[in-house]
Amino acid sequence: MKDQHGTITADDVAALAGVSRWTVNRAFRKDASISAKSREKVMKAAEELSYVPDLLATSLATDRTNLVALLVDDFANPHKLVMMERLTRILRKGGYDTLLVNTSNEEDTSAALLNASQRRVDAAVLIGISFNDQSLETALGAKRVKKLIVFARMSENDNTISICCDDRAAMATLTQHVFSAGYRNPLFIAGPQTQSAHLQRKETFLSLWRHTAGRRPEFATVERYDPKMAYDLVTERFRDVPKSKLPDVLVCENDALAMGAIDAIRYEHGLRVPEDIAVTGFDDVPQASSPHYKLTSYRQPLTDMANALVDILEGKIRSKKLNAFVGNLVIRASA
Amino acid sequence: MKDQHGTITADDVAALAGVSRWTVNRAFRKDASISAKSREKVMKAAEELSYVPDLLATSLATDRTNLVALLVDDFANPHKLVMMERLTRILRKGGYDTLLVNTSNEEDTSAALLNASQRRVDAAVLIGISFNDQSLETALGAKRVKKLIVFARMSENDNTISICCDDRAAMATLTQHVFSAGYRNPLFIAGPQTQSAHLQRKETFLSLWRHTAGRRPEFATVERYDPKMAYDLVTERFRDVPKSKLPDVLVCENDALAMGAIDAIRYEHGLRVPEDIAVTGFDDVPQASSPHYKLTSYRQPLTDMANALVDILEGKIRSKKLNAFVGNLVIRASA
DNA sequence: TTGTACGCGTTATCAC
DNA sequence: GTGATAACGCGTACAA
Repeated sequence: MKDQHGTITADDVAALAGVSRWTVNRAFRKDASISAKSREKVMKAAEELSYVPDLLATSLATDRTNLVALLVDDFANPHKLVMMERLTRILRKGGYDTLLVNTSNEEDTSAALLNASQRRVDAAVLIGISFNDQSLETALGAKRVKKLIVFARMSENDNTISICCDDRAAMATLTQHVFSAGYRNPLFIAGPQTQSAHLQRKETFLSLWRHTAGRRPEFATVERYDPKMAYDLVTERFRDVPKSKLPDVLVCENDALAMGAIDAIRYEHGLRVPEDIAVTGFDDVPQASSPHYKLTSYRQPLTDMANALVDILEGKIRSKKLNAFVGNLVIRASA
Repeated sequence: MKDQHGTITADDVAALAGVSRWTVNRAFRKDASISAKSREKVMKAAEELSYVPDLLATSLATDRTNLVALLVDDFANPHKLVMMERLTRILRKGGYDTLLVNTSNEEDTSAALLNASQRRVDAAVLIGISFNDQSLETALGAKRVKKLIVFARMSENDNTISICCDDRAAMATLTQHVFSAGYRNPLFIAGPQTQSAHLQRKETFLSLWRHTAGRRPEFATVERYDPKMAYDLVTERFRDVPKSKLPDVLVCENDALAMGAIDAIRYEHGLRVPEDIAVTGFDDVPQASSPHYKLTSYRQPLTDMANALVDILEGKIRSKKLNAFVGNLVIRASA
């Protein structure tokens, strides 16, 4: 009659199997030293009672939750969906569950973060950009977040591990493609550039292009990685600009921006992509392959990156290679 | 020196504040009876040690986790992103954290579900379709998932609470609009129709249209709510069909399908939307408003629905109104 | 208002 | 290989 909450515990199984609670426990650990006979008895009893070990109690006793907080601040970018799918799937394969923390509302961010940390997550993974460093300090300050990982983005915070692809290599490939295709007057469209966890694509492209074409290209930035922002930017910036003065290619920091840019080129300015203005993106989101966008983009090796994340969680840190993942350019009709 | 793991516990705070552990505890509960002076002392000490109550231990002691599992099986639909954002935000406001469970991989589904249940989630919320009923039984079978909630979809499983909008009312509005706009030869494009948790849009539309126009329209189904599926369907189905035999409007079960359909109409068949074939969707995803799609769609009151979810979790069940949420038709250029 | 047993379900560690 | 003690950090119930 131990189960006051209707919960079946190891004690119940032990009683039914005629062994001690600790033997029941051993039966559920693959490495434990236990006789095959005992294990069988236990498993049979467990099956009968449909017992499963309680992860809450386990976590409390081991100080390991197998829980990872995923911090997402930007739900306007379809790539987030892709990353979330990949990460949850691979984390699960590695034995981890995922706590989804929505940090898009500044107001709730620290509360959400704190809450996650109070659950003793084994790590917090950042999939976004606009984290004020203060929030991070809060999370780390409580010493409850054991690891802070920035995913798909560089971080300059020393308390942070970042897993991302080599922006330099990626942009080199992209630049090479754009230049080879004959474009000579690019405009780079970037997202916010003020965070300590950021992308290096803009700086890299500017410098690479200068090296290649001998001229430093222009760039423009928007406040968020939202297609609508890019749409408005392109709409405004190209208004009343004579066609000869327009860039011949828009190199966008990611697909979200690229898609907004394409729509503006077509629907606001009545121009063609790529004939009048070409466009490139980054991430290769599912929509990029639609016949409407046919977006030339760069695909990050998300699976490898997610696996690296699991390795980090397991403590098999191959430290230095983590910022050097290499993806591949997906060439479509947009550039 | 209690903190073997480097963790600060209530005992530490108690020692510093010169009170008992239980007084520390009370200071953190807003309803507790404690003197203002004691509370102040405690809070000061807590601040100094940067102590926060451990939710793991709390959950274990109270049998309440304030944790909700969000089961998602379909990451190809951008509406999932919208729902996830809304739900996580509002759940957090209600004091709940969200466990994101990816059930898109059949193989891992039961494992993920089991794992979530082992964490004693207060509820599991389904945001998807292809849950085999067996998985659900597994989750409920362990008696660890206290509540099983189907969100934005009807459920015929009695052990389930479903929160969704009134498909009948919604489709009535939509039907009315389509008919009024002069369309007379619709084709309904639906997703999979075999699950016990499903949408009633197809049946409703067919019957409503029959009532209105006197003829039962045709319909077609695809295996998943993936734009690509709709794209292929429309591509194949309309191939070599004389223009006069084509439907004049495609009523799609959701925006994901509608967007795929629009692309196929334009890029495979070279037809115009809405002049040659009009299209309607459902969900009003962000992309629906892009100048490319200008999709006429129906927006569900997600915020209200999410709030209802919180109410259910809190036990304030207003039981019967839960399937009768009413949204609004967003009329754009596509139909 | 404040302090004391005892329990939540598990695991680490040591004895047998 | 198996059983027992202590501990994980907190909440409930009751006594002071």
